[in-house]
Amino acid sequence: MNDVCYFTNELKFLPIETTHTFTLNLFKVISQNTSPHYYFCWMDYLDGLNPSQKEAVLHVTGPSMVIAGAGSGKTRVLTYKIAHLMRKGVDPFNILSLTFTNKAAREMKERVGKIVGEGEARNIWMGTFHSIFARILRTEAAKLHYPSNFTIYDSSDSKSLLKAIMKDVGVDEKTYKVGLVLNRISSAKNNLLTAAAYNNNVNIQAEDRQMAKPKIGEIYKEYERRCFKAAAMDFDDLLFKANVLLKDFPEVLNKYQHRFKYILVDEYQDTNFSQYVIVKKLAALNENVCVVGDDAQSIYAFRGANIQNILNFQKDYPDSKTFKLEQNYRSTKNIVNAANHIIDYNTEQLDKTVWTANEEGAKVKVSRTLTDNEEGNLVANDIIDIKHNNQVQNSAFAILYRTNAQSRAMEEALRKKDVPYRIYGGTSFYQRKEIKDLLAYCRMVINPDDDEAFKRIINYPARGIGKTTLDKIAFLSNAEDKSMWKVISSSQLDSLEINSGAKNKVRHFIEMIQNFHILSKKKNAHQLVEDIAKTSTILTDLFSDKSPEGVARYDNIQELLNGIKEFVEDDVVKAIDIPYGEEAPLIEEGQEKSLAVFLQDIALLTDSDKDDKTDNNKVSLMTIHAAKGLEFPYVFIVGLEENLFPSQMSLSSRPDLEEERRLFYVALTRAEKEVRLSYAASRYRWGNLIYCEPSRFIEEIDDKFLEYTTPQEKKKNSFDNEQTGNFDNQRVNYRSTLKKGMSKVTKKDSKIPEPKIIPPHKKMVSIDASKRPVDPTFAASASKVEIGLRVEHLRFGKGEVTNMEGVEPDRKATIVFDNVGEKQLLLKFAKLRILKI
DNA sequence: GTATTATCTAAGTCT
DNA sequence: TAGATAATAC
Repeated sequence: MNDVCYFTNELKFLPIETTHTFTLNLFKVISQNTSPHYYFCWMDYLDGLNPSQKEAVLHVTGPSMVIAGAGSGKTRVLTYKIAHLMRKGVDPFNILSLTFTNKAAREMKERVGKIVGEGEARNIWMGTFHSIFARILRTEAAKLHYPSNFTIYDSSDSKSLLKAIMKDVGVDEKTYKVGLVLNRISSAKNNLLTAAAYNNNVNIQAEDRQMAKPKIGEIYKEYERRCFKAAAMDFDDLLFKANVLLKDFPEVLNKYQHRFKYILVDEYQDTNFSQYVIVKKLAALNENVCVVGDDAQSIYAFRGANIQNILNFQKDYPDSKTFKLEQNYRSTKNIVNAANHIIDYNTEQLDKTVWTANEEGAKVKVSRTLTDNEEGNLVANDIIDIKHNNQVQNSAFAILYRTNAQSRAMEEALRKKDVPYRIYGGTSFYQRKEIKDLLAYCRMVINPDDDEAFKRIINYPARGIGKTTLDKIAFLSNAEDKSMWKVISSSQLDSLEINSGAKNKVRHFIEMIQNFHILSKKKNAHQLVEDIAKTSTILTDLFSDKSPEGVARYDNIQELLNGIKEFVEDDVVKAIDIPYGEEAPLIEEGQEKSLAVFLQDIALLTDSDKDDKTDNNKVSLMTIHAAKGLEFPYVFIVGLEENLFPSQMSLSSRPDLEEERRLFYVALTRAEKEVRLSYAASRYRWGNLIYCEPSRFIEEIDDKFLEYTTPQEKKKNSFDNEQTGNFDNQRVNYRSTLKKGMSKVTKKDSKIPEPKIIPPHKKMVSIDASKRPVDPTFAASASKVEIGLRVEHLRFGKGEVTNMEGVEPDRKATIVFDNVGEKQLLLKFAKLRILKI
């Protein structure tokens, strides 16, 4: 039995029924020669694992690390490990499992539930670092002098606050870019540096002075203060303050050390220092900690993730066991090998060999198009073709890109061809202005000290409280170190030097918010928010706007209301499903569906956490970052151009470039059956047309894994050796930090060429859009196409025009192509070249 | 104090 | 191109 049941793509099973140690499974066996057949069998729940997976699962006591190659069944190991712990008698309350998204947590909980029983699985603490520690912080808030209903500022709140501070401090917004300042503060927090520590740190101060931004420390200090007075924490605070809690309050540390006897961390390669310290502290008592990760998939260095955490792990726990999962169950041989080949260009990596027993599979197709829009058409057509030829669903496809801005061209093409799709990430629903406005009212009801929410709604919809009044309130608020709400709702309002008209308007506003607050005790979240939308006149305001944007905004508000209604009515779906009970005293009986809980849930919702319950059969569009941990039969990686992927900003340092390459590795390894790469020769960026060169990553894949579907651009020697070797002195040498038992670092093979760095003078040229050049070959004007002419189409090849119908601009040509037969093409879209007869 | 228009600048990835 | 901000008129 054991020999047969290792999982391959050909062998799928469904658990039917579970007893204490055995599971009845339904197997579907697919082989090439016979038709699929089914059989039942009882098996021990561990029989579904291969030897190395099993070894990792069976290791129960003491620290362990699992280095898991892409598609090697990492989630499976985590799931079975948790199930195994529970089978061994561990109380689910004592298990803490930290995942990368809440959705991953939910799914894993479900799977554990299938093995050990749902009721039991419910009690596991499972979620993202941010959501788990937000929950713990709410419980322990008083110790940090925060109320338990504190607000979580998202990055736009943080930026708006920083802008206000920078104005007050008197620094120029052009030199001090908000994004940069926020990044500095963020990375300080992720390295557990308070504003005071930041200002006392000689190196940091020197760095800031060198950047000609010596006042960042001062801004940080003020930012810290204003967040506190608004009873708000930003994303990084959730981890930072969790650290403060565990450091300054031994009794709290003790409590959670006893609570979390077993700790599991997924995607360990993407944890930052702050997260690393949290895990280390919590695990210090029992040392039953299991981390799972893959250094080759580390793609979050930009937000402080530190690959050193994996190495530190072995230093901290010299007795820890390391397990390696190297068999890939997801992808074809061709994909696995192509990905391995790419990642070999990186100098920084742990030694492991990912392999697969799966079939050889198709080659990776590479296509070039003239423009970004055409790239969209190409992908859309390919999807239609593959769907047709292989009888697969829309959900089998993913289009992955480096930047969110690239989604536009893809969307347009898919829409034009009626292919249903869903975009993950991007400007998410909750970031839209109208949604943020309405939610700001909600935030004020839950936490009136929330200054960012206050600023947003004090005069929206317009109620005659202008800049002058607001400035005076803000001034007093800062001078007295009180929230703006505290300033106006106290007797201090009388002493404010504003005219009586404005004062009355402010009083009216206070009354309105207070009324909402009273209502919040009586009504459920949906009724309350509906009332807020009406009373605040947001609803009528948007309704009267009949422009397409206005209508869309109104619809969005309705959608939000529907969402809240669903939240209230649905008793199953909860974004953060960790045990309530004594840990969450703020949620009183009957309050599980309150507005407060809704706000808590959405603040930390990842885009992929939101399930589209109505229709899941859609093509997925997302950034590669968002695709982490996911898999799809067919993956399109688009925009493979220098300066886009790899990103222009990564070109000046080797570690950054290597992170881009890991990102490409992640993209490739999402695919089960087929990967298609594409790049455009030109694309619009900032409203300008720019010319692009194919990404170095395409060249880095050996030709034996590739198939070019369009004529390959002639090989350029442009970025030859001139700049290679630049980074050699920056190379991070892991070997010195390695302990025995650790995997060896691959010595870079001398045969493998150095990554080629594009010289600065090869930067993209942008030209005026009005001077956009017309491609000489494929831009025949539609009017010249006539019946009887021989034409050439980029994708379909050569053919003869047999019929014309319709009037401009919807003129259609029927063309019989030599290879693909008859097609009807809209001339305004089809780029045809007329062939000389 | 508010609404409209002109000008600027930005988009790298995410909790 | 589009959203955010500054300048202008009302």
